[in-house]
Amino acid sequence: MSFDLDRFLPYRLSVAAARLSRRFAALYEAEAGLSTPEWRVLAHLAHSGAVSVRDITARVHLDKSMVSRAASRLQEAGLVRKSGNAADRRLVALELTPAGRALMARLGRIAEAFQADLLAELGPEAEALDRALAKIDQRENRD
Amino acid sequence: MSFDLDRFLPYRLSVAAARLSRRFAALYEAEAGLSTPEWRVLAHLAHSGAVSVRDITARVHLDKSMVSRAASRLQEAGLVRKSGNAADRRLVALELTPAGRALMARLGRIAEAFQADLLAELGPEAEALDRALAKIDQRENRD
DNA sequence: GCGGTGTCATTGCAGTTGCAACGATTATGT
DNA sequence: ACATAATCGTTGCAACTGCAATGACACCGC
Repeated sequence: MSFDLDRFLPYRLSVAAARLSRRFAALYEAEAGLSTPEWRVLAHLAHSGAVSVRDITARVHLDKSMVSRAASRLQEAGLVRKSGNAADRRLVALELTPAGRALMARLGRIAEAFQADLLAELGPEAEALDRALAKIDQRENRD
Repeated sequence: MSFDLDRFLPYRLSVAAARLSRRFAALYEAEAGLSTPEWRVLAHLAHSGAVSVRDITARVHLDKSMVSRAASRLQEAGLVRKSGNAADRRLVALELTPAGRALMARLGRIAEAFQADLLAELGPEAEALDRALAKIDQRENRD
């Protein structure tokens, strides 16, 4: 009876995150047929104008190959525009099309509702969870 | 500028969990060459005697195919024993071998140290994180 | 200017994952 | 008692992931 997995934080965090993500993924899958990498790229683009693959990779915790492929799929779907950067031609400039913006408006509302629901459920712990995640993030980033 | 992914809890939880898990995974990979499913199965077996694949599947948030394969690999490595159940011959009885118990003793200490470190870093938020995860777990389980 | 080094995005590839199908066994209803 | 349905663990398979290699381009020192 030495080690109890159910009291091990990294494990519990993983499980909670996986379940929550899966439940939310069902929503954007139903609404727009998006995969998780696609959702993340789209969501990030909604918040920050035209941006390179590398910028997204750095912020969204996704391998650059995944960002690249997600961006291609989003382009095929007409949600994202990929254009070259004039100043540095290695870079790609990603940005939402009007259709992409329209979709993100809908998805944004869905996400907000999902989050509001979650926050209500968490109640007073929500603030602390926020701070704890910030600390973990900060810790994992110093390398 | 409506939706900010960096303020979206499911996303932040995912990222934090992924980073933490990866850092810890490096430890048991180095110590014993285990994959994540293998680690989870082993850790669960350490805490609960002889048990079927289904039991682990239910508790450890892993598909039964993964539990099955992980158990097979652990058996090949001599860490786990797989025997049939007399009462219900569909079931398999999984339990640690002495070598498995010895390994888990070492890994348990490593895990405790990892967790202690994390808790120290989190400070007062640790309690609240614990409660928040419990609530999420509870919510995701009612279906 | 030019060679070497570094960075960017894409692609190939092997390993892993999740789902569905399967054979074996047990439970259920009548 | 028997047929049907449900459950268990394994396996096949397609999709996804992460890493490494590649090719295009930019920066740096000289």
